[in-house]
Amino acid sequence: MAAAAPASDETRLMLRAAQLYYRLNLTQDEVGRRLGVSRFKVGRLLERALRESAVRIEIVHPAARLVALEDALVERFGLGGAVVVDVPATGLAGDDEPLARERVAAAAAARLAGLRPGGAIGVSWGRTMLELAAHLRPGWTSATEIVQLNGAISRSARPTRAQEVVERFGTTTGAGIRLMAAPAIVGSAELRRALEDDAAVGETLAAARAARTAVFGMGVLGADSVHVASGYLDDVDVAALAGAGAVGDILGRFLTIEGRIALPALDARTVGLPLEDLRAKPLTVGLAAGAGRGPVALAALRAGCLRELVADEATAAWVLAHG
Amino acid sequence: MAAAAPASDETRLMLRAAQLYYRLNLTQDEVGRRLGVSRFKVGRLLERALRESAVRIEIVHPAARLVALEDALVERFGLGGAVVVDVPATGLAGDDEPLARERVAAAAAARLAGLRPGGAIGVSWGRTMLELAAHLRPGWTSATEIVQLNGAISRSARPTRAQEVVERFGTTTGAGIRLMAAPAIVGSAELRRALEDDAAVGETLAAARAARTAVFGMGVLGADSVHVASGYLDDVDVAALAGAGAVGDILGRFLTIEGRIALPALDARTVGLPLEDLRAKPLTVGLAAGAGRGPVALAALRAGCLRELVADEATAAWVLAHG
DNA sequence: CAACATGCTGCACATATGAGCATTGCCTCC
DNA sequence: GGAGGCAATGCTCATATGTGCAGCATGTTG
Repeated sequence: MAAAAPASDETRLMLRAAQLYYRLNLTQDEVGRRLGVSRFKVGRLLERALRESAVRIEIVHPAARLVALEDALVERFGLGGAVVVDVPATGLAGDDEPLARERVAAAAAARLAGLRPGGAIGVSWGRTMLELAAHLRPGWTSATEIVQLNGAISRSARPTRAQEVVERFGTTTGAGIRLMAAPAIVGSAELRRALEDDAAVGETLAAARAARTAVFGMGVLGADSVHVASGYLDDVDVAALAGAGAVGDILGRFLTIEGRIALPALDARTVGLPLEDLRAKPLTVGLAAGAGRGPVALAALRAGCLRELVADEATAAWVLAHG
Repeated sequence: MAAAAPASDETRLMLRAAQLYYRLNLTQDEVGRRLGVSRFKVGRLLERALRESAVRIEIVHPAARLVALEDALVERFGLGGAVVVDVPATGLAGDDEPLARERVAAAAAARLAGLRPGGAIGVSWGRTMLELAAHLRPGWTSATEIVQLNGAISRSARPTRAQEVVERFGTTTGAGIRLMAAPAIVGSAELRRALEDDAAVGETLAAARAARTAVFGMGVLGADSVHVASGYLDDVDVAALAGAGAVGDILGRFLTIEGRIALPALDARTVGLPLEDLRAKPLTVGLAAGAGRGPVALAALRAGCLRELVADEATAAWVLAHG
């Protein structure tokens, strides 16, 4: 009797059908005619080919992995949307961060233009937000007011340029602006309360609470943190935060990787929109750019503070790997 | 201004659509709903993805390359069908030929059973044909008569076993048999004519001419040729054939790679069905197994003597590369 | 500024495909 | 030899997809 064929007739028929259907783009009916079988059989052969992975369909576009990360983020964390950008390596060690910020900021500007949030928009400050502000195109949306979400008056030699962020948002939309005339973090909870009772700060805070949209960056806890550089945090605070498991901040509020306030005592000294108010907003857009932002992005996601995330590929991959 | 995005929004949309459609198997309508575009646009995005090769569909089954070779042979040479088998390497140098013969013979037996030729079937002889005969299953078709197509009486110590081939064809189909009682090649054209005028040979030849189906193997010109081993050809003949560019034979008739009779004088001494009668048959099945069969297979194809080809992968690839 | 070219969109309609089901033929186990 | 699965086939009908075309927006040129 005949030796067992390496590939049965049925399998060959399947492969031939796959060739005709997928390569030559014949209809199942035409394939059937040419192979002398019914179109139903062709359909079943193709189904089998797919099931047995004799035919592989893959998406090979270089940007596909980014899109896959976006989808995974949206799926995993129930987001409204996510944008993941790739950052061409500069080749210079450790110098990819400015480029990542630039890419993420540009993508965020485009995303915001697509979302076209109306009414009042709350914004934070920081390097990434400054870059975002620089990428906004005039008329990108028709917001009525831009509100600073957290305290920003620098007390160090190095200014935060927080005001520039708000101004640029305002000039590109034709909206009025509202600054938060207070430091990001003050010496005591009592002082914070006193500031918030002051009309200038209090009214901005109320407006921040009322804004339906918030846009903010994420900071890492470390030597190059803007809060350290701006003099809001001293070595004792940083050590305490590190001890409490803080990984970074949003709106000046430091979170553990679980998404909880790391040091409630410090949080009580922080001027600006509280996390629960941020969580309540229908649209919150967070930007995470640069190595090391993974943990704080994950914290913000777990805290429920993000509806939209714009991040570089490394950050997105880290979040998905660890979240 | 925003830096040129690495992938435009439209491209991302395309990739997202491709992901949803090809990976998650959503319908175009569902993809459209989820992406906020019409199903028509989804269709066009997918079309573009295919056109720009952002999505690659490949047939990865190990036997797919064989099927591709078959299709290419059919296409290139206008065949009715082709079967290409793969031959697992034995690991023993130079010893793959018996295995190749076995595989090709088994495949040819299956193919013949699929074709179910009726009426009279003409057959040649040789090692591959003997193997084929051994693989025929009883009742594989309902032929009425099996006719030997060319002379086969051995004049050397080593028998050709040509009769076994015809007998096995006969017993598996219940058909009567008709042998050609003559040597394959005789000393002169006159003797050949005289033999053909003899009733025994002449009637078989007439039957061979009348048969609608012919099945034959292909021989290579060389030291291990059956014609040399069987004593039909001497060194002078072999040298003359080589000088005339002969690459091998079908039905004892030697061809150049262009598919023409290599030595008309020798052909006139060859007893059996002439090539033009073979060419005229509606169904001709040729078997080519083993290294070095490429040239003669190509010659037979160019001679117009093949409607169906059964070959091993190496032979098929050689033919396609050189034809 | 009009007039035209161009490309993108969504529609109606024709075609292609998939799902469920009845039928067939085949094999097994009495 | 016959009854009962069991897988494979082809059918009908609902759904999904492709095609040609008209409408609309945008940009371009005289």
